[in-house]
Amino acid sequence: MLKRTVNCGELRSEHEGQEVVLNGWVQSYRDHGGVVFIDLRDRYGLTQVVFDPSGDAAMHHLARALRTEWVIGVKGKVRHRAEGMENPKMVTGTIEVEALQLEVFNKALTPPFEIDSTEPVNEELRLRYRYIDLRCKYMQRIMDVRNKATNIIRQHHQDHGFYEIETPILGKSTPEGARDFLVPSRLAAGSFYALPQSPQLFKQMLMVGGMDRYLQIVKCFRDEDARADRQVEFTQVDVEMSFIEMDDIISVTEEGFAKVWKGVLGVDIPLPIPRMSYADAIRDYGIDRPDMRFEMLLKDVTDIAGASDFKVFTSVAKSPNGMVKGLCAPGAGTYSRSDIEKGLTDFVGGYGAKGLAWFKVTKAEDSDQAQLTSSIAKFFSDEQKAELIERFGANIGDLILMVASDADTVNKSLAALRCKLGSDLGLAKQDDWRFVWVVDFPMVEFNTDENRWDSLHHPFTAPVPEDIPLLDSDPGKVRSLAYDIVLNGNEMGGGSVRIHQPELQAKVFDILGITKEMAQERFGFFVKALSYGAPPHGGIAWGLDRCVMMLCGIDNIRDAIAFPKTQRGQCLLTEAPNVVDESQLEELHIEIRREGPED
RNA sequence: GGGGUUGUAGCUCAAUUGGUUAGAGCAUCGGACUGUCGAUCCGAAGGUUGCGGGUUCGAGUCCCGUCAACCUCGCCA
Repeated sequence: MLKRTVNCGELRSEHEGQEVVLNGWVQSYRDHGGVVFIDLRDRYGLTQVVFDPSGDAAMHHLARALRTEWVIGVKGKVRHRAEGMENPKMVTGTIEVEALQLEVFNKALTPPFEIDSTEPVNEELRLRYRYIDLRCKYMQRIMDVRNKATNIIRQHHQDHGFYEIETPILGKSTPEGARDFLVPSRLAAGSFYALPQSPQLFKQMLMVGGMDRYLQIVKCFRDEDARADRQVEFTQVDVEMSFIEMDDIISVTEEGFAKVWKGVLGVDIPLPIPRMSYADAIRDYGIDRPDMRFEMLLKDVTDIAGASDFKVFTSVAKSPNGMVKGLCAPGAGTYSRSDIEKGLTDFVGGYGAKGLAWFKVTKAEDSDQAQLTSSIAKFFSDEQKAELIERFGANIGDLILMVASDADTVNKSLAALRCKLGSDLGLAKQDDWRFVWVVDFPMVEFNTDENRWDSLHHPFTAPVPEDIPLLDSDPGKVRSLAYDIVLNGNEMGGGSVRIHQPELQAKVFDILGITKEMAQERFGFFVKALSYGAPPHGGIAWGLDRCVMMLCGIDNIRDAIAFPKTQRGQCLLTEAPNVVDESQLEELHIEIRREGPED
């Protein structure tokens, strides 16, 4: 085999005269009848190889037969390109390799799509031929970023004394949280393993086991519907530390993020990363993952709206959980009525908002004062309108948008609207990195459907110590020692200080409606572990795939993963999941029930 | 489970109100060409319009169903 001595991206003028061997794929060939040019590609770059007709006749004949994506080895001599022949678009464009020997390692079928095509290629096709897609610069860059990021993360945690420890993939199913992927057991008929939604309990037990500091870059599985930023199978940077308080985890983590941003993008992230309470985030942004790149804060105007003559507002303001809130979109006063109705009202409608009230902030005819123009302006007194302008800090040319509904719908729809406007109005810049920690989460929230309290984070999250007395009287008021790290409106990770005393853990289970029997059956092993000397501990998990998305400026999680699944959890490359042999099912004690038309 | 977008040549797209033989660029194949680098020039081949029904004299186009991919609500402790 003509084994490479250099890669396709490294030759420069200073290598002139050297005899080298290159290996790679034929990116393109240009046959001039006499001289033949080949651009040879590998992960490192492109190098032009020249086959001169004055050379070996058999080799020249073979060179003319080369086609794109054939895999070859070439021995040749590096030479400086003649004046005017350099290609400034190529890193190796000042040189070329004059071929002396050619070996075809493998021919290739015509690829189903062009490598590095200038036109976007259908994603379904890319996934079906992922091994070809991965040859493209686009994917190679993402894999490079992903590799760099994981290396930095590993090194960072090594430097802080973390052990990298693996936890089981075949685990125990717990009905809380997301739907589990189940794996049938052959040896225990009728029993199933579950794939981990995260290694949560194992990492806590590693702390009980005295491992002190744990890191794992690990696959997690959640059988829920995918999204642009969500895969059923994803990678978490999983971290746990002993004998720490919240600030210790936060500081190790933010230092890690800063190192990644510095190492991959060369960007300095100022530390410490600012913190915001959950309550403030909901109040100002309507969501627990605020995009801090622009202002356009939400303002509660229930009081003003309730005092108006606009029935929609007054009835909502009077209802128990009713809220009228809005935002002021700078410069959006140019939006037409149909821009608003088709572009914005329909948009918030998707989040349950029944309507979207709007005011254009215009210049009064008789003065330089701002005034409000709207079909509903007549329901507001001049004082009320002035109050609205003041509350929103509105300027002439702005557009005020308001939603009236229950608090949850108002916040959800306005949060989404705010992000949409931030992007539509060009306020959210891609290379602006605004990290924020969201802290002081409520420990539990009331689930009206099930009529019980649910964990906001998970049942092992410790309450804020001074809120512990409220556990019995007013669980909804109890804050937890949980924290999410948010970047530009994306949740990049989250964690908490854990409960390390079995009594407190039992109490929290009780509040969550998990009976002693249920707790014993599901988490007995874990509560037992807490009873054998569990250190104070806590941790965090980062979403590595999202981290890569942000670093690469892509908005699709599939591109951040070498072999991703579709929205329906299919692998288009291998065609998993697939029907298996009857004999395999038999060994697993499984019988497939054919679903009837009613199912 | 709900809402939406898309599906036409290998790829990216076009095709007027339902109307002749479904076109173009790129790729492919053949030929020409000794300096190109998105090579160029000449020529050729390439179609179950996702699939199945229906309406119609006539369907890529309209209707019904279905499949897939994507976006999204719910869901994701």
